[in-house]
Amino acid sequence: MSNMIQAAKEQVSELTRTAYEKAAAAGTLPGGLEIAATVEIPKDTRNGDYASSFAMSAAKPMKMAPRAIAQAMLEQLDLTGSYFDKAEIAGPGFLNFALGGKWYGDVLADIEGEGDAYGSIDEGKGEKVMVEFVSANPTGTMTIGNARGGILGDAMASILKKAGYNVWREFYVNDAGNQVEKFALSLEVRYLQLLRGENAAEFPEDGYHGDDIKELAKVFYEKFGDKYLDMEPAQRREDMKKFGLDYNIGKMKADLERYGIRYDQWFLESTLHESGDVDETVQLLVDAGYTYEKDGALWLRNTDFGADKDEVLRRANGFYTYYAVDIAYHRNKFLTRGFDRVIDVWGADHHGHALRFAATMSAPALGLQDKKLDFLIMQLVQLLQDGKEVKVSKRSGRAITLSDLLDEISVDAARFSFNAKPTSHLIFDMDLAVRQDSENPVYYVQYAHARICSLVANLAADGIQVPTAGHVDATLLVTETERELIKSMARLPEEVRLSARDYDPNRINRYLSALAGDFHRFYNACHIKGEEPALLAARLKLADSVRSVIATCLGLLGVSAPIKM
RNA sequence: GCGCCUGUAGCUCAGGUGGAUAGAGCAACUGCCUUCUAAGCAGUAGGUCGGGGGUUCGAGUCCCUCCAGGCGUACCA
Repeated sequence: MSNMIQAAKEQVSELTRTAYEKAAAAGTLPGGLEIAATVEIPKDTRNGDYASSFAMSAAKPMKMAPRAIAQAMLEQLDLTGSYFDKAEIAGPGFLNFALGGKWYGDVLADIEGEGDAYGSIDEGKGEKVMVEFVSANPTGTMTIGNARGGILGDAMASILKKAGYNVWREFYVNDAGNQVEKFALSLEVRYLQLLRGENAAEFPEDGYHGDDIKELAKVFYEKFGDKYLDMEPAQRREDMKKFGLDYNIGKMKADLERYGIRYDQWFLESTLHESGDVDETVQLLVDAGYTYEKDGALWLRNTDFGADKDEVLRRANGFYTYYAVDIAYHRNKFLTRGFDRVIDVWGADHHGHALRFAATMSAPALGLQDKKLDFLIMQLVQLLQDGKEVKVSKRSGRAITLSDLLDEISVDAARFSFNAKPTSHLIFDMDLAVRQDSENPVYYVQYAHARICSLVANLAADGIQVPTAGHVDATLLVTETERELIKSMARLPEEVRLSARDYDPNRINRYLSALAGDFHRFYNACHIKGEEPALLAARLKLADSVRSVIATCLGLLGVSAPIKM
């Protein structure tokens, strides 16, 4: 586990610090000052590979011109044995450092040594973290929004694991409560209508109108026939509920598996009711004096904890609200199962809930004040069809489902393009998706991988194998495209760290696109086959390292790395 | 009304702790396949960083304010 970028940065800090101390000792600079300088990577490589702002930060305390300070430091700078073979003063007083061959060789050796684990860091230190995502209602099929949540959550989980966290993927199944009763009722009516005609029973206004319920009723009928026609309604609904939930949950599992998404646990809400966790949690809130009764309902005084409104915990009809259950659920996550951190991936239509729930978390009696609950809020997916926006609604039954999406585009394309930055409004144009194939960025990345595989196979056919890093002279890799490529590969550990820190899995997409671009440029600029053996070996090693890094990153996103295209 | 998110090239977006001439991809235009995959490369064009103030050596980045869009503000989840 190493980070060659970090190593180089630290070396620049050390070199400048030492140079300053020497200059102070020599009397060319005022001594004894603590200078807070930054080391950065200049946008333009003409400004070196690394730049220190030391002289500029020191200008004020030293009461000297930045360039004069830089000059005094440069005179004392000793690059012997370092990663750098050149340093110079530029612009307003930057000290610019240029990397030498040793650093490039070390990066290649690093990638070889770590293999698939390359890019792994220990930022998480084994912290136990749960990523809860999708958690769609089992009352219907999953929408395109669930596709985004699934892809985003799964990629985030993989990245967190790469960053050193102990990751747990969870799907919360709302298999209890109000909406499940409505689901059972809707199913029952469809069943009766199926057997006795449309007018046999009136469909509830607030029921689930989608065709999927009709289909489900048909499936139920095919299995049980008219056996349930004259059954006692309460029992009938109960059995239908169980059947419908099992069926839909199985379908959700299958749909998500098509995307390569698997969970460690499908957590059933009903278990929280059965175990008494919900009763206990609500009682806890009552005992702590956080509640009051109004209009026959039990309310949580959430405004006391900074929320903009109070919440109903138990309805007048006796049912607990999702809110009460959610509190019990999070106590289960943190207190019963001992997660250090929980990340809930939610759509933007839940951000109000996220805010209010954060307030509830601070209520002392719950014992969750110091627990880390984070929300990964993603913007909603806008669906375009015939150039017009399609409003999706589960209730009305108008929705493009998650599995429909895969009928239009490949898993790879879906996983890459739906792993967009969470804060961006994702516009999905159905008409475009069909012909999106050749212009989708995922192919640009996969093509780089396939190209390298083909190249390696070609050379292998000529009896030339990819050399080990120890047999490669990296000082031969001196052109711009070769060095940029190595620098890009060296960035992965840092990209993983930032991606995990910011909960921004799309950072890996951007990284991959950039890396693939660096490779394609290298490939066009540099020949491999037919070059002098030493140069051929170095470039082949370079290309094969890129192949490995691309495959690793595509794996993080759940996208395949094809050998041939 | 109040709250959260967003606003950078025609489109989709990069631009960590403020740094050098604001960058990619797509679309447009011009070139490059008798040697490793042209799903590629090179180049051209495209910008009042939503508007206006402020902070300082320096602001796309920080602060204030206004404007526009999405979402929320249920005894739905």
